[in-house]
Amino acid sequence: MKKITPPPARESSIEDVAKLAGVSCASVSRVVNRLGNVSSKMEERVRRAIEELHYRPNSYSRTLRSGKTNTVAIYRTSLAQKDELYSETLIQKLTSQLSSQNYRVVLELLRSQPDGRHTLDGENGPNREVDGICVVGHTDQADLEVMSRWDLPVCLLNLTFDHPNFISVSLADSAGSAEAVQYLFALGRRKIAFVYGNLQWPGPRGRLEGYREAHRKFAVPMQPEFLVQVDLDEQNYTGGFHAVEKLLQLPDRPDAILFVNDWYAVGGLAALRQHGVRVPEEISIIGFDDSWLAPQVLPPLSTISLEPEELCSVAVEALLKKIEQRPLLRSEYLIRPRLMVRQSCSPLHRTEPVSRANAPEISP
Amino acid sequence: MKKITPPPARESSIEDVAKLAGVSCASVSRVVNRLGNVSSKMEERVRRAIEELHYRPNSYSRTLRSGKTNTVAIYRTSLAQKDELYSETLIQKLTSQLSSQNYRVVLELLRSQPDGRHTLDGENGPNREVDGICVVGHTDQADLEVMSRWDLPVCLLNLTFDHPNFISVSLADSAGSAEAVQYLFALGRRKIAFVYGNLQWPGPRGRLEGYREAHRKFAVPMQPEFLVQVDLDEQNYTGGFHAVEKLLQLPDRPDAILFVNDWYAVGGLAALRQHGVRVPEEISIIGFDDSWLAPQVLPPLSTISLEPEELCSVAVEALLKKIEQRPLLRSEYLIRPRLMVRQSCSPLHRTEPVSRANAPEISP
DNA sequence: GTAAAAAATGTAAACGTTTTTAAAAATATT
DNA sequence: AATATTTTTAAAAACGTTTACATTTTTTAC
Repeated sequence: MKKITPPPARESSIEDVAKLAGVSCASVSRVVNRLGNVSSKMEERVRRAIEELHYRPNSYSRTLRSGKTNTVAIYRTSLAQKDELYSETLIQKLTSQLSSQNYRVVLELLRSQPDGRHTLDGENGPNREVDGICVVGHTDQADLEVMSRWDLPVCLLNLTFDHPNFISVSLADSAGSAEAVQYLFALGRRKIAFVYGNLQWPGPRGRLEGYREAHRKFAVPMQPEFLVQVDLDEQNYTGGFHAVEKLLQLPDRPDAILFVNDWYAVGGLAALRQHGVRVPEEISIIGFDDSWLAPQVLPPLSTISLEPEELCSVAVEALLKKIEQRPLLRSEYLIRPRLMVRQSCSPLHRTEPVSRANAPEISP
Repeated sequence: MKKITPPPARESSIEDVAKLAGVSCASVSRVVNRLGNVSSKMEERVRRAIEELHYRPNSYSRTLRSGKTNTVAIYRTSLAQKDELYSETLIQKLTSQLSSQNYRVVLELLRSQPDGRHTLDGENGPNREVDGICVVGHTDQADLEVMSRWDLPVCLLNLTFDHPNFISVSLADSAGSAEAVQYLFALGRRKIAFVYGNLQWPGPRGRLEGYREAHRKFAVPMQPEFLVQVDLDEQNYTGGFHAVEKLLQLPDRPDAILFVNDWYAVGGLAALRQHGVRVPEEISIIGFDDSWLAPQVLPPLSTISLEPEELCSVAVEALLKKIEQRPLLRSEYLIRPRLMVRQSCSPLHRTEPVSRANAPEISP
């Protein structure tokens, strides 16, 4: 007796569906892709067959035939401490948004060089493999130039590059610090220090600029000794710590400190407490980034959110418009950061109860 | 005069190469895929043609024909604070390893539920789209069950699931804490506390177990009051802080504390300093995770590394073996964590100079 | 009712590979 | 030198779609 081996489990194809429904492949395709010109009778039959066979179109043959990959590559630099979790958050949000729009996400790493730079090796680009690209994290201009030769829509996050294929979505850093300063002004504080580090990237430069803008706008004089740059050889935490110690040695102490990132702020907070300064009463502080650090400390740190969700949704929308050749209004978008008010700021002069039951604080 | 429009820029295909080299497509394919049985003359001509046309095979048609996608999906849960950067690091290392082995990486998110769980919606699996799957981060058993029905090789990181398609690579958490405790014993310390939080996941449970093992092995009696669970409603930092305060109230204080993660350790460190305890001299501390927090604090925190690099290289190797049906020795792998010695531990009784120039420390 | 227009459906070619099969060329065996 | 064997090459069929085109059916217009 001949042994009957079951046919190999094969995914069902459009042809199977067509046969079962008693129509042609073309019609099934029309139903699946909603191309119109289908009678309701036909549609009904096809849908039933699809249901029954659990049919799902093979994306590879689709791409092969149509040239559309429905895939976006995210190029990222390797984990760098300064970026902390921000890039990760962006990648996650981008992925989530893209997949909800039926795009696949492939992850590509930029090879990091010994000198800290990242490079793309020449022509190993994503051939015909993706419809577009997102770039997250600090990236060399040279890399962007390579990408510009790939002839693909590219969306840069917090970067700019002038090329017709490129769009960019960036955070308006200066608006963030301006808002923070204005908030401190509103609390009655006028002696506001700014602690910053590396000004190599546009982000920090913008943050410093916003600090200045707000002072000009409200005609509050700036004191040069309130601008403190941390020692770049130090770790973030320690750097913030020592920067604040410098401020505390001034004969005329500030009554608020804006930090260029949350790490510095947390380090600075430690210094304040160690020196018996009450936060937020004596000196209020504001961080930048709204990192996970911010709500962890005591008092919970008011800080400026980088609005990753909005940044990503604007980026994805713009990129997909570009990919699908739908009309696109601009090639550069700016996202306004948002001040997250927690408990590290308070009005000046209004004295508050100092003790907080069992809270880890240095008693003065 | 007729205007000649240039032909649309088309990537060169295998046929173009074949034509230019004056051979058949099949031969080109044999050269490209190193299938052997090619004369050196032919190989030479084909390679030259490939070079000249910048030919690169179209991966979509390849997949369509051969069924091999050369793609691995990484399934991850959405950013959860507890995991901190660990998952991100894993994803990055996996990506880097996979792409160096010529595999593409697509990123998939597990939809998170209001109740904190993550779920896969039924049958929306990766059809014929990938060759295998990596799963990173806490994941519901229900999700793993769904995956097990997809009939694909799956590699779990720090998770287990009993199914022939699945392999798992996990960290031997208990070995890590055992090593830490042994190290503290070697420094002459015998009164070692353990601060832990949620024991819901196997990781923390293993860490506690290792603590116990080491005590048993070296016949050092454990004091129940040295086991402190943090208040799970508190933030990590604060939780660690208060847990240590509890320890400091004991009539017989510990001389070392092992924390179940770096966050608790950093919070605990703050408590120690606030109460004037010298670290590491009076009380040495060790964290867990080797997060970016660890080297930031003062003194830099000795902690236990989760060895993400090794975990990922083992995972990728095993998964690819399974995908390519090469012989695979085991279906479960254990990675030994490694103690990162920094400066938060010291021998007992040997008094050291207390002051450290300008270091942010609370003077007793 | 018929002609024309519009809508619905079917046919078949293409997308770029890999792979099976067959044929041709090179080499080894008598 | 003829044959058997092996190696190398070519031809052509698939993989599962989309889509241009042809055909049929239905609707509309007179």
